[in-house]
Amino acid sequence: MSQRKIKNMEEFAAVSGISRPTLSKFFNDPDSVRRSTRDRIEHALTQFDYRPNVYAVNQNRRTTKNIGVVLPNLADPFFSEIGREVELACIAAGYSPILLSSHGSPQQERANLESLRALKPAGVLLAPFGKASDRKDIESFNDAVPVVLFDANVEGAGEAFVGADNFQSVDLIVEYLCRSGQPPCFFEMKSPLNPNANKRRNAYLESMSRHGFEAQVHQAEGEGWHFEEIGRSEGGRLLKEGRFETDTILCSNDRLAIGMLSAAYSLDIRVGHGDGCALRVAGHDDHPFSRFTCPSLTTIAQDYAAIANRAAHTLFKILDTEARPSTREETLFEGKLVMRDSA
Amino acid sequence: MSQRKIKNMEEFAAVSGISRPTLSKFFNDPDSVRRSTRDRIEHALTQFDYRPNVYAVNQNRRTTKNIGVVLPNLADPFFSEIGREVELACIAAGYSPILLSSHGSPQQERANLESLRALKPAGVLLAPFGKASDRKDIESFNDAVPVVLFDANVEGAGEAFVGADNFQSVDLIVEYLCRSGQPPCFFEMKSPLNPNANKRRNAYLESMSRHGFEAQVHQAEGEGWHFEEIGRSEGGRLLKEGRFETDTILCSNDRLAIGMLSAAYSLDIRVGHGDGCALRVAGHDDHPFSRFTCPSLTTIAQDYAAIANRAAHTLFKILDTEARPSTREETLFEGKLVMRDSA
DNA sequence: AGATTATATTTACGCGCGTAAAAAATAGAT
DNA sequence: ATCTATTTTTTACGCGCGTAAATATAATCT
Repeated sequence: MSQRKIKNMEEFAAVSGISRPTLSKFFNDPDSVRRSTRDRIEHALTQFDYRPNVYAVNQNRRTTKNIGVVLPNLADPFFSEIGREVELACIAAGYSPILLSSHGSPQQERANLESLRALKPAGVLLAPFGKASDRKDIESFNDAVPVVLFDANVEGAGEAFVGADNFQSVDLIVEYLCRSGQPPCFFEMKSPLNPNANKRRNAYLESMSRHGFEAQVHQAEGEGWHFEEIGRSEGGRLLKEGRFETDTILCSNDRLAIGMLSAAYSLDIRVGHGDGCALRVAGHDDHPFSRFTCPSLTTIAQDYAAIANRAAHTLFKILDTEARPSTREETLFEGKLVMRDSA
Repeated sequence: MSQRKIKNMEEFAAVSGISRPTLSKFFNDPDSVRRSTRDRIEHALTQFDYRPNVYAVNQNRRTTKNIGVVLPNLADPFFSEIGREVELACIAAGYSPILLSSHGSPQQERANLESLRALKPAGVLLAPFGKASDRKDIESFNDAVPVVLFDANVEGAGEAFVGADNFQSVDLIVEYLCRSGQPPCFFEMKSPLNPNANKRRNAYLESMSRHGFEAQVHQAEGEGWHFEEIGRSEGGRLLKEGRFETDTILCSNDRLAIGMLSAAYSLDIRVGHGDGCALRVAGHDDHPFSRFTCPSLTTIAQDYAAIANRAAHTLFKILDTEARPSTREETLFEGKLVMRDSA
C-alpha cells in the first residue's frame, strides 16, 4: 500500500499523472470525474499515501462537511445512545460529526455553540435543554448555520424539531396502568430542566381525566442531573410517609424510576404486578438500564434510532437544497409500551 | 459588544491599530506581547467581532492545539465520566479536546486514529481496548503523534500509561470479603476484551492463595459489550444450577455484578450481608449506577478524576518539553473500598 | 539625556488547496 | 472520419494566517 508519503496535492498530481484541479474535483466528489480517471486516481491512492489537508480544504470552502452534534449530557446513557445514532447517520451521509456534550450545564451549551461557530459547520443537530437553553443564542446561531433540534423542543427555534410524542406515549402507559390495576399517580421533579417533563405531566393530567380518574402529581425537590438520587431520596420519603394515594406510580422518566425502585427495595416494599406486590412503578424512555432494575422496569420505549435518523436527514435535506424550509416542521415519533415486571 | 463583523486579521489590524504580526503573536499567546498592547487588543476585541479562522491557523502551524481523546465506548457511563474529566483537563490547559468513541468496536478504534491523523493533533489520549486493539496501528500512530494510554494498557505502546492498580484494589476487596464472611469466588467473562479483566483474575488468584483459601473462577460465555445481559443470563444459570461453591461472588466489574443482582432478584435470592441474606455480590469500578442497584453494590471505586488528570498532564508535559520521554512510565492509582449493602 | 534592550511595524513570502478561464484532449454520435 | 459535448489540463489568482528579516518605536536603566 502506502509506499511513499506525499506532501501535498501538487506532488500527488505529479506521481499520479492527474492534474491538480481534477484531483481537487475528485476529492470533493468522486462522481464528478469520469469513471476512468476516477479509477486511475483510486489506483494511485493505493500506491501512495496521500490525503488532502483538512485545514487547507476547509479554509477555502464556503461551508465545511462538518456537522455539530450538541447533547445535553453524555453521561446519561439515553443521550449517548441517541448521539451515537446521529453520529452514524452523519458518517453514512459523508459528513464529519463533531460531538459536543454540554455536561448538564446550559452555560456549556452556549459555549459549545460558540466554539462550533469557529468550525464553520454545515449544520448542527442540537438536543437543547429546553427552556433552560438560551433561546436567543440558539436563534442567533441559527441565523448563521442551519440547526435541527431533537429530543427537546424550544418553540420556534431551529429549522425543525424531531422528538417523541409524549402525549401518545404517556396516554399509552396510563391506559395500561388503569386497565391493569389502580390508576397511577405521577412522580416528577419540581423544577424540571426538560420541556418533555412538562409535556408528560400535562399528558398524564389529560389522560387521567379522559379515563375518569383523579390525577395526583408528586413533585420532588432537587436540582441538577442526579435524577436517580432525587428519585430515591424524595421517593423514599414519600413512600415512608405514606403519601401516595395509590399503589401505582408513573415516573416522569426511567432515571427517577430507578431511584424509586431503589428506595422501595430499601424499605422492603415488594414492587411488581404479581401476588404479594405492594407497589407498581413505571417509567418512561426505556433507559438502557431499565431492563436490569429489580424488578425490571415497565416503561415506554422511545425509538432512538428513528428520532436520530429523522433529525439527521431533515438537516441533510436542508443542506442539499441549500434553502431553509419555509415552515418549521415538528415530527413526533410514537413510543411503545414495554411491559416488564415492575408494573 | 460585537459592533461590526470583521472578516480577517488584516481588517482587525486596521480597526484596532495593531499590526497583523503582533495580532498573530497575541492570538498564539496573549502573554507574548506587552501588557499595554495586550490591553489594547483585548479592548478592541470587545468592540469588534473577530476571531481567527481556525482552519487558516492550523494550516500554518506545524502542530495544532487539538488533543484527540479516544474512548472504547461512550455508551458505558464509566467511560463517559472519565472522558469528561479528560476533556476538562484539556480545556483547562488551553487545548481543544476532540472526543471520539469507538463504540465497542476495535475496528472503529483504528478508524478513529485514522481520522485523527488528518486533524494533526498535538497529542492523543487513548483508552484502548487492550489486546483487541491493533498494537501496530497504535505504534505507527504514535510515531507521528505523542500518545498517552489510560485505563487499559497495551504493553510498550504509547509514551506512558495511567490506570488503576488492579492488584491492590482486588486484594483490598478480597481481603474484606474473606474477613467478613465466606471467601469469594470470581465471576468474569470467558473472553474479556479488556486487559484489566485478566489482571483482576490474576490478582484474585494471588490474593486468595495469600489468604490461604481455594480460588474458584467462573467464566461466562458471551461476547461483546452487553455485560449486564451476560451477567444476568450466565449468572442466573449458575445460581439456578447451584454451581457456586460459596455464598460470595466477586464480579470482575460492576456491570457484570448488576446483571448478577438482576438474576438473583428474579430467583428470589436475597443478596446482602445482613440476616436472611443468602448471597453476597461485589463488583469493581464504582459504576455510576452501582449505588442504585438492589441492594446497592459493594465495590471498588477507581479514582476517575486522578487517572484522567494524570493521563492528561503526562501528555501536556510531553508537549511542553517537545521531547518524548526516554522511559515509558506506568502510573497506577489505588482503588478504594466502597462498602454498600450487597456484600 | 543617551545608551541599551525589549517590543512593535513594515514588508514580503509561503502554506495547501479551491476555483475560474481558456486551451487541449477525449469520448460518443453521426 | 468528422462534429459535438464532455472532461481534463494549463495557468493563475486568492483564501487567512504563520513567520522571517529589517526597521522603527517604546520602555528601562544609568
